[in-house]
Amino acid sequence: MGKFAINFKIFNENMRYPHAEIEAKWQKFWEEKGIHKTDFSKTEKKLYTLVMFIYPSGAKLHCGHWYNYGPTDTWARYRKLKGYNVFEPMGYDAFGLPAENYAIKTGIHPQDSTLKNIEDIRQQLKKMGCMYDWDAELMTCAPEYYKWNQWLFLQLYKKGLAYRKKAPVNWCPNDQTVLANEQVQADGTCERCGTPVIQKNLYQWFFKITDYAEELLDGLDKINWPEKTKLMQRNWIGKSVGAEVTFGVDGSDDEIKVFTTRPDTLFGVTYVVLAPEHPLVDKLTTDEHKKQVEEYRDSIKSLTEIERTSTVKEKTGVPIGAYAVNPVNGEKVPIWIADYALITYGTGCVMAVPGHDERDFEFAKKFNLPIRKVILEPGTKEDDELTEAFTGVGTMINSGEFNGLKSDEGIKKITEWLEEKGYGRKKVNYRLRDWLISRQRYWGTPIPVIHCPECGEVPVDEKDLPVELPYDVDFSLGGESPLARNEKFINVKCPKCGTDAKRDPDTMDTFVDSSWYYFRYLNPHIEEQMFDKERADKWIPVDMYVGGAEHATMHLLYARFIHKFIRDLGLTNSDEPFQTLIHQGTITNQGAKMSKSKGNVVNPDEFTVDYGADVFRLYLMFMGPYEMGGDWSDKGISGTDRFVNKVYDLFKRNENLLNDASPKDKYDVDSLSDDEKFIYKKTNQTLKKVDEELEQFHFNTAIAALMELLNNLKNIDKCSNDFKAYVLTRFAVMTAPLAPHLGEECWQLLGNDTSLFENPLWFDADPAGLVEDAVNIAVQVNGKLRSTVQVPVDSEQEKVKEVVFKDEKVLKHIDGKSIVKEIYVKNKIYNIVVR
RNA sequence: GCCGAAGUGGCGGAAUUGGUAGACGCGCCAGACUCAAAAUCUGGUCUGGGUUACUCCAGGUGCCGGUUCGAGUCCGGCCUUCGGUACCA
Repeated sequence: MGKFAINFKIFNENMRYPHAEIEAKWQKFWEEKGIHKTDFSKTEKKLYTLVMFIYPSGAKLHCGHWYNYGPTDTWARYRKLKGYNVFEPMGYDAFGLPAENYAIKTGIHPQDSTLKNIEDIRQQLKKMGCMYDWDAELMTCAPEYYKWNQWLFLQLYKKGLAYRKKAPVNWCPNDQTVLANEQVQADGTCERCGTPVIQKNLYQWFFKITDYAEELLDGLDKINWPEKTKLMQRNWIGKSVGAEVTFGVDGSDDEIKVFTTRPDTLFGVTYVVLAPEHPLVDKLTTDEHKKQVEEYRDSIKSLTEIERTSTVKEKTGVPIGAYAVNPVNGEKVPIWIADYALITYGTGCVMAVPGHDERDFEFAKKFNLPIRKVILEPGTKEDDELTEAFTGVGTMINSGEFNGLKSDEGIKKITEWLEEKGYGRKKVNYRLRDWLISRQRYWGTPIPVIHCPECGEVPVDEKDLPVELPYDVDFSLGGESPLARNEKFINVKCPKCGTDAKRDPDTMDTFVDSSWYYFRYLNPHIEEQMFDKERADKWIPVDMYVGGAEHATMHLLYARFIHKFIRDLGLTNSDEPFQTLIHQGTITNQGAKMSKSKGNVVNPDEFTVDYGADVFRLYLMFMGPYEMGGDWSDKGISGTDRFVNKVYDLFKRNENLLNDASPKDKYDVDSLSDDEKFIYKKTNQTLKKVDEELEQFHFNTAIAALMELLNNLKNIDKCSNDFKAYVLTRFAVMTAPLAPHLGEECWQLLGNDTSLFENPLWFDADPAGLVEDAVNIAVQVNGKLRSTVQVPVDSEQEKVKEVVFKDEKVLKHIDGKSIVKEIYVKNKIYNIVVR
């Protein structure tokens, strides 16, 4: 009996924070009261916070998701407490290849596995305790959603921005699907399965993103995105300004148009290169070169574009026997084909100037083609031999009437000359290519087009949307896609003429889904429009968008393009979708990205069960700067666990404090006891610090500041109850965005009968509480720290000097030396320079 | 190769942007409580050296130089790691 009593007492005095119970309690409270539902009619201080939606794979939520969602929710909650009307939705990027691959392997239908995964993931997400408005939940595989992908397609089609062409595309023999260039890895393998990618010619649907290239470039100046990401998009768009120049062909009427950024080097052209696939090659190749050309073309057929254009690979090529005529001097130069000329960029033809282009130089050296110097490098002589291409600005030589001009000036002059004579014109080229959206797969949005033997391409009428994805299909791998093999789906009558026709068998890239989903969240079940335009005009753009940097040149570029198109349809009044963008860092494990195949995925459940969602979320935030990520280790989690328990104990000890205490809004510092004065300053300094750090996604330092404050509350029990209440209410509010369940619980423990997130509240620091009345000043001699002295804040130099020159340690170091200079920085340092 | 970011204790990381390097946390060491352990609490913890005592001395932020009274922070040149990109004419 006695032993039991002792144990009971110990247990009571130091009770562990009952996280499971408290987290369940508040999640239930928030849900039942509908606290996270957004009132869209209140647009003052509206704040649309969005995190990239989740791909519902069987692997469920992992640490990376937590790292993405938890801290973002903390920021959203922080803004909510500051009085913003926050909208924070969550949904599912539900179409895609993995579900179909899973079906191929297990026979489980993609729809069934996806819906099941969504069920599970939704439950997991709810346990995180984020502020999601579940009324806004959406999934892209629902007909009510993908109907509007099809509608969007039709609008693009009408404007000529969706078109079909036969083009060399990346084909993954394993997945039996086309891959976008961005989805092929640097080594020429499939991003998803690692199989080497081959080339295949297919009719494909494209969205003409290139029409928006210039605007996509300009728009970058207007958005608050990481510079790094904007730079990546700029490079991806790859604008270059130059000229298109028309070369003649010797003994033929044909013309060869080349694009060059260096028209000033036209006199240095010693050969011309065509892409091996260029249509002119067949026409121009002389009989004696035919065999050689065919052999060369065969030799590069098996290479992917990535391999062909690899800089590491040595350049190859063969002459075709024909000659081009240089318009500036009438000179005949040989025509070659070489794999370094790309049919997909510019005109597919290159004028080669080995003297002033590194690639051409290398090629000319290898095949003994002439190298002619036409730009003189400053500080060199005309007859010095070129050992490498000179690509800088210099003086034009060997260039007829243009000799003596500076080469940058020459670019302008020669372009004008070409335009005058009709040999060329100024031209802007982009590296960006049109967006290939066709997928020869099942689990995606059907393309709403019918192919009729009589009428050709016939778009499906808008009133017949959605073209629903049939459930009964054979999705085993094979030559044709599952939809093409589905008789019921694929065979239709032509809507125009009634003839037997076929549906387009392809589905859309899932990046189409994600390029406008942020509009749909505002009212995901609206039937008569793509999205609620009235709400969108008030709530779009997304104010804060958080997601991985790996989407820099794909999703984030496509979404900007589609946004601008939607604007051009008159459906939105904004130019950009995402006003501010933040990338969370990557959490790796043993140096590698977490992935199922590597077997290094860390399951968050074991931590949330043992420690609770708040502790786990705090730990992820405390690990380091949010945008840096880092290698996973659970070593420090006991730190945030201890913190949470200490905070809970503190509030538990002061349960119902507000019943007999009425804290003031602020205190006159001079009226406080020493302990109170100290705590008052720390509290207000922390308010300021936490506010600044949370605003900037600096969660680690915000948490450190709160821990520091907690450490400084040792003597809180020596303070008056009113004062205590002042400190603890503020502590609870600062805790709430970081650890929302704990924050609410602490708030309630104090005796409040409201919820913090139901009645948001944030405290600003009292400026008077920020001021220290004494500061420590570092005293240096010749820049080395020798002592510190305490002086009143903002002391003038003379006052400090008096103290400094009484300091023994300082005197010791200046003894017998002459003082050259004294530097005083108020409240910081006093440096004495001696010799 | 080119573009970008980063290198700070045993570990994760701070440092008001040129002004006391190592906040906060983990780990470790010592002590308290306990029959004991766990939990908790208190103190210590950059390295080397000196002292009865420390308000002592020297060195120290990837490497080599420089600017400055003063450099983790700025400049020049390297090295390493991680991302992006791959002949774009």
